[in-house]
Amino acid sequence: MEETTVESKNFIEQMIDKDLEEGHYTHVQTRFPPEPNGYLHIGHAKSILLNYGLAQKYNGKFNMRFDDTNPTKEKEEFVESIKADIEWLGADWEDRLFFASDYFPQMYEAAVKLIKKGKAYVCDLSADEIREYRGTLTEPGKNSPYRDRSVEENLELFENMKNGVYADGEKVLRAKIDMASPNINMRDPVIYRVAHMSHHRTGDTWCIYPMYDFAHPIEDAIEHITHSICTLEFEDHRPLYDWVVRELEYPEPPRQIEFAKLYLTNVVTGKRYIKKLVEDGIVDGWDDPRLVSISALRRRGFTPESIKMFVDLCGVSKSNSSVDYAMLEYCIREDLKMKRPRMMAALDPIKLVIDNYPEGQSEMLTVDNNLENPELGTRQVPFERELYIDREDFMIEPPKKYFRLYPGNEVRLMHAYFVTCTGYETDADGNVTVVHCTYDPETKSGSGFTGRKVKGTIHWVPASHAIRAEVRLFENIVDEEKGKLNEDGSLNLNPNSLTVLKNCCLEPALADAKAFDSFQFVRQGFFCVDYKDSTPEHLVFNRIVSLKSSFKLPK
RNA sequence: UGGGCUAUCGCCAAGCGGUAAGGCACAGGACUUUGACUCCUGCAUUCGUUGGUUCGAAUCCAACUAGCCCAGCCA
Repeated sequence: MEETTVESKNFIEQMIDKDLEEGHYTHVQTRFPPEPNGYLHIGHAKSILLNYGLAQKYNGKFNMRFDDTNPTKEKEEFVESIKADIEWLGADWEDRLFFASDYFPQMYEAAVKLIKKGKAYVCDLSADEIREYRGTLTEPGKNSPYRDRSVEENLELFENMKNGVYADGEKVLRAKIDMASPNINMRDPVIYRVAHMSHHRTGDTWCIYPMYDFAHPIEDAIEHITHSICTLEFEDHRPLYDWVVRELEYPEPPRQIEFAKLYLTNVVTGKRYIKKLVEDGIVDGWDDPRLVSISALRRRGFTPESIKMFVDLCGVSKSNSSVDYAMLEYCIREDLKMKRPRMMAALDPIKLVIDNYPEGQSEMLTVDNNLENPELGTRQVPFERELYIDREDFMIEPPKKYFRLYPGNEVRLMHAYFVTCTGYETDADGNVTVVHCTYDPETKSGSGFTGRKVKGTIHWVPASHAIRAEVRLFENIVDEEKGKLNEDGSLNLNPNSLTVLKNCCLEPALADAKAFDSFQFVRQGFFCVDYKDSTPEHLVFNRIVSLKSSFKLPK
């Protein structure tokens, strides 16, 4: 019997199916609506790929929209970085790039419409007074004394607001709903405020700006969005969202659906905290590889495919959860393992001398770039008498089950020959400086030699051709405590978040590495050439993720 | 007696009245020119708790309990 895997649909897809079946909508249109007030992080990737994926799955459309209704926080710089990150992720908005600010005229008209319907009024209460009148979580609010102004008066006042007659905070436009509602969002929410401030796109055209709760449903309706997907904290706003589209009488009004944000263990995702790390100079920018912003992940060497895989694996639900960081690492390992060359490197080099290999002799070995994927071709690696191997591949006194080099033991030099350790040299402090061995010419890789087997295979780099590079090992900037704050509001920083290894010895082929190129260093993990710091003379590799290792040295 | 939402393995997560999918992690084993990969094997008699309905409940009902969100002229 063939196993048929029935892919289960997430709850949003189930809702869409139902909407389609019941004829609420005849098409599907989603959107990603960030406010351009910071950089995108892994959490946003979930929203982007979810919205984009849904549009694809249902043969619908995906819109890109900047929700730029509050000029005090927004900047063009963020617009550009957000666009770049989304493009990199592969979410294609085609020709549908929108700005909420482009809808300011429609929003103004919508407000006028509400006023005419007697559903909105201009309120003179100060911000503090509005708060007092709003009541509390357990007590109802009370009506504003300005609640019953006539339509004509409201119309005039609102026009004055638009025309700059009033100072910031002097007047607001409020929806007339219910001051006694148990849902605080329905207690006559402010829908327009006065702000004499230049907007990054509309300049000084406007001095009144719509609030999110009013603007968002309108933006969605204008773009014919069917499913407006947002995060859980907006659940309480849904009644207001529905109120707006109903009162404005949009045909086929959009529907808001909420899902749980993606949290990662061991990681800070809060914009505020990342911002603080950046501003305090603890990290070197929004794309510091110790962060999980999209740009940081890109610089670290994550691929769009790996992030897509990760988001898919996490699933979509309404329960607050924190995904294990190991899952992200699994995804990038999975994505890279078959498609990147596997190179040799000695991160902490120690010299290996093959005493029976003739001095001055060398040979060029043709080795597979990836033993499991022949499509990646081969490369040449010179083999010679003196090599570098990794310090941890040699031990004077090996613990049990150590398969690598130690006096008397034979191992395979990957892609080359078997060598047997014959001795070693140390410096005055007892540190090993040189390891000696002999090789067996019969055992050349690919020669078909089957005379005997070895338990260990180690990697190596030809000493006279090795290129030197800097390798950085990154951990997350935040410690065990899951990105939680200390009582004093500070973050638990990880003291091991960055380890810099200078003078690592790499294969000569790596000299041609370019920014963003990624490789697997045999048994050391996956690395990416740092696009910021690398120059032809000075290669810098960031570790993407290390391999799983089932042999840990005893302490 | 404010409102809304959520509770299924260490972490995600299917399940939608018929007797607990899957992935990550972890642990064994096989294989191995990477202690990787791959391949086997193991990993919830139980679904926050307690009752109830039913031949039968993670799924329905009730009451509890815990966690998250809401009192911006932020989004």
